[in-house]
Amino acid sequence: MEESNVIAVLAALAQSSRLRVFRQLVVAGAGGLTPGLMAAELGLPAATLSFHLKALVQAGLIMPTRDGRHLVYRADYARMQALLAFLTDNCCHGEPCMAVEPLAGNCRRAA
Amino acid sequence: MEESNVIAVLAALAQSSRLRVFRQLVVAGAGGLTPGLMAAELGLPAATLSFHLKALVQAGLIMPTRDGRHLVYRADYARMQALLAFLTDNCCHGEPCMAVEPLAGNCRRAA
DNA sequence: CATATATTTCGAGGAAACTGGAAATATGGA
DNA sequence: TCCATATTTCCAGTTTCCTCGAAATATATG
Repeated sequence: MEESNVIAVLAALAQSSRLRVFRQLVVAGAGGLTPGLMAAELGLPAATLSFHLKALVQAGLIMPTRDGRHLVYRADYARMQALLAFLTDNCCHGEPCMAVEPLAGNCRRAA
Repeated sequence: MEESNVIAVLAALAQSSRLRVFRQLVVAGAGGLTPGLMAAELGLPAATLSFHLKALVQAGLIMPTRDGRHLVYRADYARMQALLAFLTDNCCHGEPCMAVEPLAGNCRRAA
């Protein structure tokens, strides 16, 4: 992932409504969610949610597909993984990371 | 790490000058760097750099100590690890992560 | 075709962020 | 003490972001 993309993804997640939306979709999994459901659950006006959904789409973190009258948004897990890979790579670039407890294992917990 | 802190850290890193500053300090390691050196290397005006350093300090990503006439800034690796832990935890909350190649190992590469 | 629902786009107001020059503060050295 | 250097704070201008009502668009159904 290029630096400009990394910044776009970080910026997309650095906002409370968007972070909540993304987490909602992560939890929802493959089934995804419609804007209507998300708006109801989060108490956001439709226009506000739509604004944030667009930002998440542009960052590549979520993707919509149409299902009849509904849109279904789903999280793009690979994009999130790519962000984590970039951050860990750069965090450890050089040799510093050994000073801190190792990170690994978190992502496997659910497996 | 609490959600408000996560957002603060993400926002701090979601800006090109700050991401570069932080990476500079990560690479610099325990020796740290002075604003003068960083400003020269990045081609930033002192006031602009100072503005971004303050943002990184407030996010808890870096810490200054005084050494005579100089300030020395150093990266807080633990803070970065905490961010990664939050993101991986939440990325995998539920069961989705198995669909993607596992993340682990990156951070150990340097060890 | 007419109507209802789902969702987005438009537009405006207000808040927050970024930039960089100029002035202020801190420290060391002559 | 006085000067030079390092760094920050102050400030103003500009830009970008957030919110949300209202209007527009897409789709389904009768």
